Amino acid sequence: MSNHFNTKERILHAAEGLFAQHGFAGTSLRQVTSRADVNIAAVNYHFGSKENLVHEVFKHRMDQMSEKRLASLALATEHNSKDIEAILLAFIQPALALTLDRHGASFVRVLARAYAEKNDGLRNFLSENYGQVLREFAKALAHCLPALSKEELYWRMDFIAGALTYAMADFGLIKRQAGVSEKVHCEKAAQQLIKFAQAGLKA
Amino acid sequence: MSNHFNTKERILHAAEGLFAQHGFAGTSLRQVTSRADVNIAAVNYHFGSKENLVHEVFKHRMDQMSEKRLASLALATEHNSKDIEAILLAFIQPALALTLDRHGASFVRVLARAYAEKNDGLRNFLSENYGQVLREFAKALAHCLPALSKEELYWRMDFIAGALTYAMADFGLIKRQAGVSEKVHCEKAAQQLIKFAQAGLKA
DNA sequence: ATACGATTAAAACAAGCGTTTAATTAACTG
DNA sequence: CAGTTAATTAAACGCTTGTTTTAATCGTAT
Repeated sequence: MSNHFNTKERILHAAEGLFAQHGFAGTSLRQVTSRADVNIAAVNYHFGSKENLVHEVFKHRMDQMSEKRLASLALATEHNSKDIEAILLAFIQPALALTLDRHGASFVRVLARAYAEKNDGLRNFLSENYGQVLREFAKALAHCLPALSKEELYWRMDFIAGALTYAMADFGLIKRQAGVSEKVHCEKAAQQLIKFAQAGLKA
Repeated sequence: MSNHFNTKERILHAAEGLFAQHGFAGTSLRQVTSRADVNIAAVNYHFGSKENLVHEVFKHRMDQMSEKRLASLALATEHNSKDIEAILLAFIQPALALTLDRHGASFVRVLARAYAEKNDGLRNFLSENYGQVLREFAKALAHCLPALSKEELYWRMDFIAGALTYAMADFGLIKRQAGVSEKVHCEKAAQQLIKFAQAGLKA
């Protein structure tokens, strides 16, 4: 039984927030253990190294998100396998939903950061575990858009992934209004992105 | 007259490459000065601090790109102010063109990384100095799409910026084929993105 | 040539880094 | 209860960090 208040979990939780805020290299283990209120040696005891800690932070959330995506995809294609909107929602919703979770919101930026870390083993780690999920979605979308070449579909999925990452991390011109709750903002983002992506895919 | 082989330029050049490869926090000044083949103290002499060096690296390329973008935009709207494709090209081309330059290609990843670094100092620096460029494009696009609300337009521009960043940094499923030159790959990316973005904007 | 400001150089600074050690406590097991 | 393993702690390890200091060097104008 997992105890949310044991040392290992507290380290993971603190690391997630700090990695999102200051990056991997920019976050020291002393910052992590200080926030987690554990001894500095606990990181190397439980995770072996800082690099391993980074991997664990990823696995924790990525597995969660990938599961949700695949489950939603299966559900979406069960009755009507040609509903683009439903497929896009299955892809987008689990990602954006993370922004609603106080801890997930941190992870979103950790994720965006991971894409920017081009050379590390981190990227291979990601594409190995995460690539299959993307390929499942590619298959589903290809079924909806038989006229689209595989190459074009891949380009457009990359564009959608980029737009999603950007939107999740609150990078651009759009800023959440003061009077709008985070939940509403997230729903609006999903709705806007689906509309945009659907049109782009059909182009 | 600027000498491309003086100390300051060599530091900027080396820093650009290393920041792209290892991030800002992940790059040490000693790595930079070693690659630039200058003394470690030269950084603080010429730039004052590491943070200032980061800013200078940005200014160097961003000014270049912003100028090109605005010039292309002016040209695009001169004769036909409602040509969405031309406006998108004016926005996308100067960014993707960077990937053709050996040094610019580094900057592309520096830029992507900057978005991922939630670092507020850097983000404010960026939005203060280059927000105006985005607003110019928003104005031009709004003129083409009078039915689109300002909010929707901003959302979609964010999506396009995200897709562009993603495409530039080679993040996603699409990998440049072995037989395809970088120039051709870049042109294909621009063409694909314009088609996708245009449809999305008109949705 | 001499003097002067701008630049470079070598060396050291304190502070922080990831990691390790060794000792101590906590939690099970027979 | 004794014995053993797991977990936590404080302290220190060697090393790297950004920055500063002090001295040497360069280029130029008097």
